Amino acid sequence: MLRISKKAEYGMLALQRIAQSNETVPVKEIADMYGISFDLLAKVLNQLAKAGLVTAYQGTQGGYLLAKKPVEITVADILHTLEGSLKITECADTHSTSCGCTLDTLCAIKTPMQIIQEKMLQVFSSMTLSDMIQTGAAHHTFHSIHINN
Amino acid sequence: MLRISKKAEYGMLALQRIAQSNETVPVKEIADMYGISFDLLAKVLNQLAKAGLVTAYQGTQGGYLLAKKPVEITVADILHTLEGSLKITECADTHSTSCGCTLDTLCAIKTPMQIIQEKMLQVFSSMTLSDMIQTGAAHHTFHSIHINN
DNA sequence: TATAAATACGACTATTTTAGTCTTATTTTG
DNA sequence: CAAAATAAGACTAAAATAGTCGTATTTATA
Repeated sequence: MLRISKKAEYGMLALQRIAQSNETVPVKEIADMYGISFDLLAKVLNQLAKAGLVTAYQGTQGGYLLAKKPVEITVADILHTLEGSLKITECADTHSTSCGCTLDTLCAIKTPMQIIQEKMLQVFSSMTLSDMIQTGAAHHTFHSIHINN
Repeated sequence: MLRISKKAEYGMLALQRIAQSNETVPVKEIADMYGISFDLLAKVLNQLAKAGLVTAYQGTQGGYLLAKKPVEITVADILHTLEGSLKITECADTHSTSCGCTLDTLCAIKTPMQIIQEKMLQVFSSMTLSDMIQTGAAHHTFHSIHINN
């Protein structure tokens, strides 16, 4: 179905909220704001912290702050930390010579999948948290990417 | 994990094979060629036939033929018929005003997700079966797409 | 220094999606 | 009529995703 996971969705919502605050934002606040599972969101923020997108502060008055500027956080970063892998196919792993399929010399879709893989990564990398924060994002010009060849 | 399903993979492999034949190609041949489940592949080809990408011929000497020119069949077409939906998020459904989330007036990721959705569709639409057939696909220039704004 | 409000972590369960199998029916050529 | 195909749908198995729970740790502050 080629869907983005709830974890990734929640991560994006949370990062937006955190990006717009100067003070630490606790998980509970965001979970309540969206009516989302506290536990799951906590797990998500924890992963984002480990990935260095966000900084965690424990204890009373604790919570999360962005660890980077919104321009420096791309959708690709978020997906990469929360979806695990972004490979659309075993085949698409650029660095492996084999394919995963039984007959890998015959595997006819490796190269095309690699190309698509790469273009998708460009799409994900071209949008930053900063872009996402603009409410009228639809009318905003993102850092433009040119996909060719 | 944002992966393309096996059904879609099998569909692409099968279409490549069929595209390179003048005679009908039976499911069994392709299944054997790749060591793939006959039943699953049969289901896939059946779906592709219903979607009009391929024409089915029953009976002895039956099998499948392409229903369109390879240039007219895009990866987007294939994914669309075999993955069901290509929406990366509930949010990304361009035509619905609501979002699926509880607080949809607050939903902060709808517009960005729609934009990404659209760009991904462009990527999938820019590669055709014909492109995929070129073995040296990596060095081939596809119908170029320009992603901006 | 005790308490309360946070995050950290890992095990566990439930749900949904994907993958694969099996059976029966139908079509068509020879 | 027999054999080689597709058609269709029910069913099972496996894998990924989503969500829950319990316990530990950290830290500000009253």
